[in-house]
Amino acid sequence: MPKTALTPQNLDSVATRFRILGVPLRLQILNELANGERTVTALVEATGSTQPNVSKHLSTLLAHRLVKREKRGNSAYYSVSDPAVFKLCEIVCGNIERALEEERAAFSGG
Amino acid sequence: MPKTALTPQNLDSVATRFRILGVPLRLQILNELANGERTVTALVEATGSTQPNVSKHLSTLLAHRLVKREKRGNSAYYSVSDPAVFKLCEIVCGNIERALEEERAAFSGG
DNA sequence: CGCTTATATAATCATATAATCATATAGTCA
DNA sequence: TGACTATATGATTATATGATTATATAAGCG
Repeated sequence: MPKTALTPQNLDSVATRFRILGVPLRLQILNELANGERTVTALVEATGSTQPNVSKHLSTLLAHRLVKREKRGNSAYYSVSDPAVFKLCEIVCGNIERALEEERAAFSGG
Repeated sequence: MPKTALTPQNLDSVATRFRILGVPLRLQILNELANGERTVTALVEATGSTQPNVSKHLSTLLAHRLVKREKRGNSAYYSVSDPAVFKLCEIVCGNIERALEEERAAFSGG
């Protein structure tokens, strides 16, 4: 199966998805969900944000199918729908590390 | 070597980097640079945007070390500094494909 | 030195969106 | 049913930032 790459056609969708991930609180939510499903309340506590704000970001994540939602009893349980997002974060972290190293080298070395 | 993952400490940097990638024109520029170094003028033509706009986005990309810049003669040659970004785009494309497939399945099947 | 070309940058404007606040909906349990 | 808990959502505000315009800087070339 060929890997799907960036094309003029999918530029917007790809950019949109990156933008979804470009909000610290949303990453924080995803990072928390990495440990398993969580209720909104649990995420509010974990992130230190407000309930409406967390709910809103969950809606966004849900709309783009980055998370799944399951209602049980009184609570809504959210979980990551595609674990590949964490691979993304790993790569970005690697990117940043290399960029910082370059910067350091440029500062020290010339 | 352990992969660097998302942590409470690096959340902001990671989010910032995602946001940098969340702009279609910037992705378009990177996509063009995937074929090798390009001058600003070449990127202006390839993207159909204006010169100041392309220059500004290149500045942003440069500031975050997503691209390198080399001045030769009258022109500035830009190139991708860390090819791992394309891996990111591939993964995101895969994400989107799966999300769309889910959506389709949800529509048809349940 | 002007003239042209290539690139960068400052100022402004327009827009998207994150946070907040208030409120609505929905489920549980007495 | 009424009270409580959990979650969602609409309206508003504040802010960040992308696009545009005009202009500045810099390099080549006659």
